[in-house]
Amino acid sequence: MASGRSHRPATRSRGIPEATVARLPLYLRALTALSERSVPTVSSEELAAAAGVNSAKLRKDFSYLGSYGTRGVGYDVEYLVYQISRELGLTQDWPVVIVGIGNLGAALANYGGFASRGFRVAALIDADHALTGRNVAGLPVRHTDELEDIIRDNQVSIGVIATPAGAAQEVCDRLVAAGVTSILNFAPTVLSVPDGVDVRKVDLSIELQILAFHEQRKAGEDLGEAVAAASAGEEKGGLAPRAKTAAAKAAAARTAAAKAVAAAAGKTKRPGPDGDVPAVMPA
Amino acid sequence: MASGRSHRPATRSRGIPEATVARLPLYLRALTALSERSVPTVSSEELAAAAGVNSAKLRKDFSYLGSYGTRGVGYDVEYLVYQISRELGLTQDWPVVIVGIGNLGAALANYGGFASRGFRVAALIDADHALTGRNVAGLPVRHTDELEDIIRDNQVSIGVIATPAGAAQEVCDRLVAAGVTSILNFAPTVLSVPDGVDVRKVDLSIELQILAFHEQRKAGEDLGEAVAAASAGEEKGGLAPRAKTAAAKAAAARTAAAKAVAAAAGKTKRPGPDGDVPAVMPA
DNA sequence: CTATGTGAATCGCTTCACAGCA
DNA sequence: TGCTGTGAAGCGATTCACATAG
Repeated sequence: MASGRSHRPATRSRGIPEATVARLPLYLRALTALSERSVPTVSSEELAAAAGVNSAKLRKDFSYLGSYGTRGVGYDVEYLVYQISRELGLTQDWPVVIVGIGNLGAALANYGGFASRGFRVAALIDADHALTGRNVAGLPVRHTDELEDIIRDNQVSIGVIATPAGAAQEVCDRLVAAGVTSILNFAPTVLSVPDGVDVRKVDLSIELQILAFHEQRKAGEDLGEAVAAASAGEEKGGLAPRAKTAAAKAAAARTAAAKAVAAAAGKTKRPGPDGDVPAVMPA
Repeated sequence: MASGRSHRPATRSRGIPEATVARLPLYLRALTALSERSVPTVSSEELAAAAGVNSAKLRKDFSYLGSYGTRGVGYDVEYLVYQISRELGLTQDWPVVIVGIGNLGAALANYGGFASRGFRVAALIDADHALTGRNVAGLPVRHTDELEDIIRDNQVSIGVIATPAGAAQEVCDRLVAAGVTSILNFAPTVLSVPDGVDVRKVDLSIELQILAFHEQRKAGEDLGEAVAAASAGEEKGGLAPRAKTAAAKAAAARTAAAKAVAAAAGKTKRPGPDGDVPAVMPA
């Protein structure tokens, strides 16, 4: 039943809001960069800019961790790096396994960002005997048969699934059964896991689809929208063929460029099944 | 200034909530699976389960698109597939470029999920002359010098950045200057883009860090928390060395297993700089 | 006088519960 | 009767604005 990113829906211990937790790594990265440049302190304003958020949010976020700043001055970079690292659990060493050593799995194995933040790739696992024994990113690929032993021997609690969609749930079940309680899922499937197991999902095609939605908004409305409007009014059952006109629309729209977009957004209507709905949000 | 996922903060045309947009691809995937099994209709309950959300949310989401269901019956699978596809802009063909053909870029180029949903990889681009000319996923890798020409010739409006962090902003600037208005960024950096350009970010190490946070919660509190509590009480400046004890904690905690987690969460306190903070949020 | 830390206002999303339609 | 569609309540996150501390 528990799946997706539902984090202990009822009993949130006392905690840091989930939205804040999701931003801590961002702050940490910005702080690490400052630290490397030997910058001693930052203001919330500067750090917020570096992390890509606004300063009020950043201050509120930090307030959940404690009062780590100095009024009139700012935050001590080194101190904050340590506090955030500790809060995120990065002062510890987390062994992870990557299951599914295809293109993506290999990319993950080679990804430097893991090792640099307390994550250690304990093993690479694949079901393909042609792969097992080979070296990827300096580690031997081991066979799925060994999965349970690997988890136990290395006391792995975090697993990364980079298998095809079809294999993901079974791999997930085995990981969980062997003791893994956090899963990062790259396979395009909804995983179901027991309570107490966290799943985070990274889905490349979903991200692109979200972009396409916004892109369509930018490009479409004032140009080729007759097409969409017409098909929207259709009776059920009449499925329109794929349009193939995006490039033309996009090109035309692109000429208008960035600034025009904001202006256009205001006078724009969405074609809906109900015909024309006036904009609800006044500018 | 505009960066991260801030989508037209003020002027939201009339629209579908962002949270809903982010779920549409999920529904679409579930529906596509049903369609392939020739299932004619689904109830909100069934579809919600397949997509990993609850049915109220799903119905509310669909209500933003229009009234596509039939009371007492459910939703017509084919019809809904089409409507969602159209809403997301997937009835069009979106040429994308991938910049940075390292491990990750290659993985993306090979990723089937792109092609299957209206996205066409128009070109692979890399700065490394050793790579250019080579074939990856059936496409020749082209040099960064050609970037602007490629964007224009193929009328590309969506770009994927899979370069090292250091190169990302410059690539981004060039993409935007050449006409790209949506960017999917895999590089661990905050990109700044002009208004009207959408950026979505996928950060592997951030996802892992979020998992680590929750993992630490599960494992830590009742076991080795003395360590964290002690160091939290320290004066500024005393940076504790990396702990390396995660595995031991995790192992011990894991024995207690999933069910214990929920129970433990209730009686747990966060160690803070101010010592002990009582739970602010009453259960 | 500057920049943090935080109550209070606001916003948007989720959930509830039921009216309305097939 | 069964399931959708949706006002209204609830809840968490963001933003505002200022008291507070250095």
